[in-house]
Amino acid sequence: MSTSARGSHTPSVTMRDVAEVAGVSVATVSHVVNDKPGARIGEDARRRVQEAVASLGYRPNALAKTLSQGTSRFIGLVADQIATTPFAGQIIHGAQDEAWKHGYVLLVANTDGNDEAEAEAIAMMLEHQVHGVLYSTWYHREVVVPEALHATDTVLVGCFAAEGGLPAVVPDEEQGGRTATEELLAAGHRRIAFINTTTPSPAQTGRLAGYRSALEGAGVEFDDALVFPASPEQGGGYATTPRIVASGATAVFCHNDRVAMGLYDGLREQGLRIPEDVAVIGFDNQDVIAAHLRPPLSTVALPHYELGAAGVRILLGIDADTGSEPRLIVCPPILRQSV
Amino acid sequence: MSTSARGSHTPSVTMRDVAEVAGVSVATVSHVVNDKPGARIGEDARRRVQEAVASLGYRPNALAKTLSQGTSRFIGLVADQIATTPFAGQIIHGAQDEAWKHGYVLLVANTDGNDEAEAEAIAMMLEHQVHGVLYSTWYHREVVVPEALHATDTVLVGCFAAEGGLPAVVPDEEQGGRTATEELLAAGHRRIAFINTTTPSPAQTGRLAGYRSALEGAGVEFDDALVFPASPEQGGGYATTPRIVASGATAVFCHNDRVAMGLYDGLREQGLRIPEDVAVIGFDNQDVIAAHLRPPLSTVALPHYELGAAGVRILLGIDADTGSEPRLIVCPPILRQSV
DNA sequence: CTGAAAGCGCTTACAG
DNA sequence: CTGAAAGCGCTTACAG
Repeated sequence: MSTSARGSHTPSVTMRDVAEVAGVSVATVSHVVNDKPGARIGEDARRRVQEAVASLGYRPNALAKTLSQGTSRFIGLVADQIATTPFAGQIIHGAQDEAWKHGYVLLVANTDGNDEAEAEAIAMMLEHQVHGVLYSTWYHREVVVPEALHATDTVLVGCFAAEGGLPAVVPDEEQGGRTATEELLAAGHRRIAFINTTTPSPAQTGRLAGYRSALEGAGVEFDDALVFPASPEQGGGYATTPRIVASGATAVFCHNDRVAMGLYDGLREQGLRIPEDVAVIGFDNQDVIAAHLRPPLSTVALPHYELGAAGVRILLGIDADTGSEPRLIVCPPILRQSV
Repeated sequence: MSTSARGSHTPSVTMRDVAEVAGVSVATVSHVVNDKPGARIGEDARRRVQEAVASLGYRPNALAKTLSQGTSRFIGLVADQIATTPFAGQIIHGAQDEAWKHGYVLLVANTDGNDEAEAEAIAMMLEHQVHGVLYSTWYHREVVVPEALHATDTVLVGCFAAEGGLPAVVPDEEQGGRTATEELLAAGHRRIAFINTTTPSPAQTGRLAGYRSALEGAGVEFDDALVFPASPEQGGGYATTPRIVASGATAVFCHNDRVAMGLYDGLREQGLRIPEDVAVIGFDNQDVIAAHLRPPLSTVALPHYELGAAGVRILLGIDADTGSEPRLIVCPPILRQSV
């Protein structure tokens, strides 16, 4: 009984076919297939329809349904970089799961930061009658929202608009910085260095603010000499090591996991052990790095999955949009063995 | 002039609206909008339509078009893990770019390896009349293809089916292993160790075969004592270091970058320098690791982007499907500084 | 409880 | 060169 011709070439069975086999009208088929609450359908007719559906292998055409209902089940996700970072995958994943949960489907487009590709992507989404779009960036920053997006509901994920006006959801950098520092404090450290990025960004200011606030909360005086600017790379962490060691810090909060990776190398060269001689905590939770360093790195996670999920919740009106301020998503600590 | 009400709530302008404004029929509008080759449209009518389109901001409804044409522009991508690995993002990226190039749009679904989610995902794709689906796994392995997939064209990406029958595209593990080994050979090494995974897989057998074939090609006798089984993790590489050193190997080919990462740690502890004392090459090109190790790791890349792109090319019939054997995608060497 | 009919926005022969 | 009309697969008042 195997009709093994490839599906797209097989004429598909329609509601009309089901109606004929079941001996009812298409309206009736529609009602039972969609289990419409208002509709009273006789037990008998209902059963015949169900049998016909099963025997014919009927599958509703979602596109036709959308057309006649005037309301689509698509959510668009336009991302500047699906590729370059492991993170973007998590955003997609979170958005997809949440969309799915509510009967929506994700349409994804990558723009590579190219304006033309972006315009095309948005046009394509609008032509597909998306319910709305998630505009996402892979690192937390300010963006200028493309004009075309004003033609549909849009929420910003991992970024925020200069002019405001659009709902946005971003990681809570300050809370993250505070959490990281508090972990160090809780382990008994008082002289805590902070290797901060030299790149101006919400991460730069937010994490620093969190660091200061945690210190203050613990009654430890902030010492400007303990914050070290460095490029947010392995090399930055490595290069900063001598000064860290000279500072007498017993613990260091690194702007991100790559910096921590460099610090590991530097510390090891000095014969210093982690965490016995100096404790270190990172930020980002870049899995491949953090989990595989020796010892495994304690860090604070960027909540990419949650960002994607929260984005669709706001888009669908499930979560209230937070007005002109972006909604902040907490960055949870991931404790391993470096503190 | 800003109609700033959100788009989805704004009744959209249809072809009929354009027709009215331009003073022509919808058929004419359709012809000019789609630039139909067969249709002779007067210069004047064409201009009026174009003006109306512009002034009304008309945007074709892709769903309606699909319905009436009976042919959709969707390609489904069902992945077992969008999230867990940085790699999956690249597959999506490659598939999306290639699909786009041919006027197709990507519908993505993540199954987390859950059969129920998978069935739902496939059903959803079929209901959306996808042209076909890409079924992808994040590491190279054999899969059993879900029954539902037989209802549409499908190509396997990064995996292959036991029963065969479905077109597949996978990384060329053997060529990759050969390439890695050849890099070491070219640097003058003769005593080359291979830390292979203990996990049975195409990667395990393929990379080993490539290693042997490169050795043979260089007239170096294969020495069983130089292949070390290890768990494909940082820990595996680290634990193997003493035996590597004892073997007198001057170069080592690691099953993957994480293993190389562990080997780095082990070598460093022994006071050995890379590549001066021992050269190392990895596999996978896990960017966060490979590019940030000290020294940066030479490796062989898994061609995820290409896998995704090749998958859609086969699906669309642009590339011929390779029959019962999977199409092999080359794994290119990425040279950094560890050889 | 069930069906006939109009409509969703487009395309496509077919006339003229 | 251009338009009237049927049709794509479904939904939804409205009758009965």
